[in-house]
Amino acid sequence: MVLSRTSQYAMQALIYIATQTPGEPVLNRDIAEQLNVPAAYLAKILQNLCKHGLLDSFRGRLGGFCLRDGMQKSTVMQVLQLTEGPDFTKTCILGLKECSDETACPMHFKWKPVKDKIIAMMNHMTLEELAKAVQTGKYRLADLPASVFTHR
Amino acid sequence: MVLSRTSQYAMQALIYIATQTPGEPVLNRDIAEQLNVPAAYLAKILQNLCKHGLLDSFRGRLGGFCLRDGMQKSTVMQVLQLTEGPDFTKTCILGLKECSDETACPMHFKWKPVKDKIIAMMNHMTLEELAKAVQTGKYRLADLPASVFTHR
DNA sequence: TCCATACAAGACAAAGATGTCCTTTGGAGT
DNA sequence: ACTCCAAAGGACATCTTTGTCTTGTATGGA
Repeated sequence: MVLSRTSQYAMQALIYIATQTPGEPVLNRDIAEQLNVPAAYLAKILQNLCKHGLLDSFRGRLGGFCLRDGMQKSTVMQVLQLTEGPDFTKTCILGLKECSDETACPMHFKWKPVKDKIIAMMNHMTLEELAKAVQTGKYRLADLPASVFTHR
Repeated sequence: MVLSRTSQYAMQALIYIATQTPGEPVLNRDIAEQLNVPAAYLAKILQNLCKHGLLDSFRGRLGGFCLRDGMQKSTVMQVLQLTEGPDFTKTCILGLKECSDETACPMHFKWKPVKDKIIAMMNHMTLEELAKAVQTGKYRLADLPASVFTHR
């Protein structure tokens, strides 16, 4: 039902980067602070996204991370295949190693159309779209700071 | 996308028990063997299902586990709320603590209808139904034994 | 009463995910 | 060249999940 923290952080970070000026590197430190996420851990995740070609990284002054050219069009599915593994949509809901239309678990045919809806949604949503949604100000990428509640 | 092993084992075991003669206790050992699942671990899971009233357990000779009266009508949702936690359908896909129609993450309104489909499916499927599906012989509850492949 | 049996329960072990720390490497400006 | 700075990368710590083992407790039958 839920994604791993790693996937959640990756999605949040990518959307955040996509909201920033293209071509201007964004600091890991700034992303971590904005998203309220552990910086060192996030760094590993971004590193991995670089290796897979979604991001470019630059060291030293003026360093940071940018979306690689064209990657604003990346879909949620493409991101999650990197963070959750390429077959994350293909696993049986009951955990069977072999579960297909030919040899199925008892939930297979009820689960399949639902799964297809999930896949369709993930294939449809792009980083660009999600970033635009955030830029309208109607949607949040991170939790509200605790100060909102302690404020008096 | 995927359930915890604990949930998978719980579902498999419950469906298996539901395929057996009602009122006749089923041995943990037999369930574990049929499902090819670690027996000691499965025992803890069944114990937990007992505590939550889904199963009855009996010790000693003629002991084992039975579905408690009426629990053949339990839904997948009811089971998973025990094994995954009561709010497992309510968490934000991006991991935000607060994410509702009023204050949403950028995926919220695309994810929600899909999530509702998942919930509807889980609310609709019962152990009884799933057990009947298995009893037709068209569906499998566990992986095929390795011997199928090594056989010559 | 005694024994075999099967679940209950707690301690412990292994593995994976998550998170932290520190050193190294490379790039930009002086 | 030198100095900062930020990512790269490895070691390590912590937590959760999954899995194992051992002992206790209840039950039914000889």
